[in-house]
Amino acid sequence: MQISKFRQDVYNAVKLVPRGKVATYAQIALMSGHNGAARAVGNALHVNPYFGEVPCHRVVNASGRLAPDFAFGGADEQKQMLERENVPVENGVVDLEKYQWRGGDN
DNA sequence: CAACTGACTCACT
DNA sequence: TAGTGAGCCAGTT
Repeated sequence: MQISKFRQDVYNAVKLVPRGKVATYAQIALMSGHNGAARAVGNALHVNPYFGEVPCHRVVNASGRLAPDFAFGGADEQKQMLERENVPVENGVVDLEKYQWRGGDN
C-alpha cells in the first residue's frame, strides 16, 4: 500500500525546509494544508523513517525541542545533524526565533 | 463504525 | 519546574 496523500504532503513540506533552518510540527501541518494536525505530522514521520529523503531532524516541536530519545536513534543524533547543518542546539533546544524556517506561509 | 494511540500544543495546578 | 488534563488531527486495530 502506498502512503496516503496526507503523509506525502507532510514529507514534501519537510523536504522543503532549507539547510540551516528548522520547522515545527504545527508549521509543517499548516504549510501542508492540514492546520492543527501537528500530532498527525509527528506520527506520519514516526511511522515513515524516510531517512535521507525527509530531513525529519529539521522538524522540532513548538518549544524548539528535539524529538524524544526514540527518534532517529537518539535526540543526540538529531542534535549532531542539526549542528552539522549550521543550526546550534542548546541543551537539545533550537532557537526558533532565529532558526525557524519562514518561507512557506509566514 | 468506534476506540486507542501518538515524534503535538496550550493551559492549569 | 514538573506533572496532568483537554483539544486537535490522522492512522491503525
